[in-house]
Amino acid sequence: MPLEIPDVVIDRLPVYYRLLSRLAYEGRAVVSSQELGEELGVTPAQIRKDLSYFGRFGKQGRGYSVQRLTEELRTILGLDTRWSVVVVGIGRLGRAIASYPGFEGQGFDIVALYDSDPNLVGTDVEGIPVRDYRTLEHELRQRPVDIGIVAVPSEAAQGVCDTLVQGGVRAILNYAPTRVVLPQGVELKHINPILFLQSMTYHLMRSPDRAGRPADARREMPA
Amino acid sequence: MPLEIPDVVIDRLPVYYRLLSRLAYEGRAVVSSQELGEELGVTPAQIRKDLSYFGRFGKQGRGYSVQRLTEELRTILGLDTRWSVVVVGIGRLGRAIASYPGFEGQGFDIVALYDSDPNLVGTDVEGIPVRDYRTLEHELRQRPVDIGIVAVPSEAAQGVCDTLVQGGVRAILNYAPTRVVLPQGVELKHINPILFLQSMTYHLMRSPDRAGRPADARREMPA
DNA sequence: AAGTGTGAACAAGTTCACAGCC
DNA sequence: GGCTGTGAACTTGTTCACACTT
Repeated sequence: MPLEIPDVVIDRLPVYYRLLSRLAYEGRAVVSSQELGEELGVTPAQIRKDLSYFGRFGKQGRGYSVQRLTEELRTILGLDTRWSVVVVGIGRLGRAIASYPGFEGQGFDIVALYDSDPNLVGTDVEGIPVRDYRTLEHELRQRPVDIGIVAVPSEAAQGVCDTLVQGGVRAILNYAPTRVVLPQGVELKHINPILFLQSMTYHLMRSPDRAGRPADARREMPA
Repeated sequence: MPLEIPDVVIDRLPVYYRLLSRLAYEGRAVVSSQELGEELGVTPAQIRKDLSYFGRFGKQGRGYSVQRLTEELRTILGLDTRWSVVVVGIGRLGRAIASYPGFEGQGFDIVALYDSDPNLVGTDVEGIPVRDYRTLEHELRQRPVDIGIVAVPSEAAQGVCDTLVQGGVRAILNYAPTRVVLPQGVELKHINPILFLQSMTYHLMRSPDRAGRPADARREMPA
């Protein structure tokens, strides 16, 4: 387990894990890096190199045990533990997040929702009560939480994140369309669809046939 | 305008653009790469190099005209045009997307929503009617659309994307938690919070103090 | 004096290619 | 024979450092 594992490698592991889980579910016993690579559109060498940071999980001449590799990845990523999550900001987006069933299934327990709107406080989303944002800091001290999901307006995002960190949260997923600055060592990811759209329009501007036409010209599938 | 501009550069431009827009709004006339870098947590050299792919927008000894650079980026990214968008899948997430006011303000016009649930078809979200998914392909031929946002269950995602591409859509933002394969030349981005959470738990597993504690140890701010 | 634009140096990340094992 | 694991070669991306401009 070498000194420094590149962050890009870590970011790929969940993708491998998702595919492996599916293969396990489908009952596949063994799979080669070749096949994983084809399925994922990356080179087999990359998959082997990535996995080799963590151990030697394959068997020469055979490939990887799907079962075994799935479990290894689960351990590496910490998905054999359950993680507690709070969602702050229960507008339409926050509500969509809070009611997304995918979190529970992957080990993320949404333990509380917070909003500062008195009309929302006291209601619930899929059985999870919405609590008063002003009590967040206090309640984090009572019951430590691992991860915060932030879905508040831009202006409020930095303050909310500060409060979460103050309360011991060490990973934040920020849906607010603004950059937030946090202390070293707190994990932070941003989700902002506008930025994605804007980089896609760059390419649209430059691709052939500016104005989208029925286009029966279906080209070659990529790897 | 050299031969090949790295994709990572393109992906950073919207971030620069967002900051520049704010500075312009605040009435700033001039800004240096130094200051932009500090605000964004990247090196000034990177900003200068990135911009230099597209032209020479700065003035030595002064910096960049905020006004000018904002306009240049708007042109480069194609944000001086309006782009038409359809959202497919009007569950809770799709509804949150459809009602997000940020799109209109950035030049993205949501022109139609689609769902296959007969109970939803005929209703509307913020004044935009929900149409029958079965008519999508036909209606794309009548009225070409630039961008598709997909918020359907995993099983349906590939089919929906194929239909969009068939109908001439050349950029897709996929919220379904599954990989989708498209013809060369169609822009595709995935948004999947689970993958982000899973790479964050990797780091949480390894950071000091596993169990989140009040943590008054606020460390140094990063760049 | 200050700050850009950019080749050159450097760092990071990816792919190759093959020895070694099943 | 087939496929992993991995140094070495290569490619891509970042930062340095300075000539040049205002």
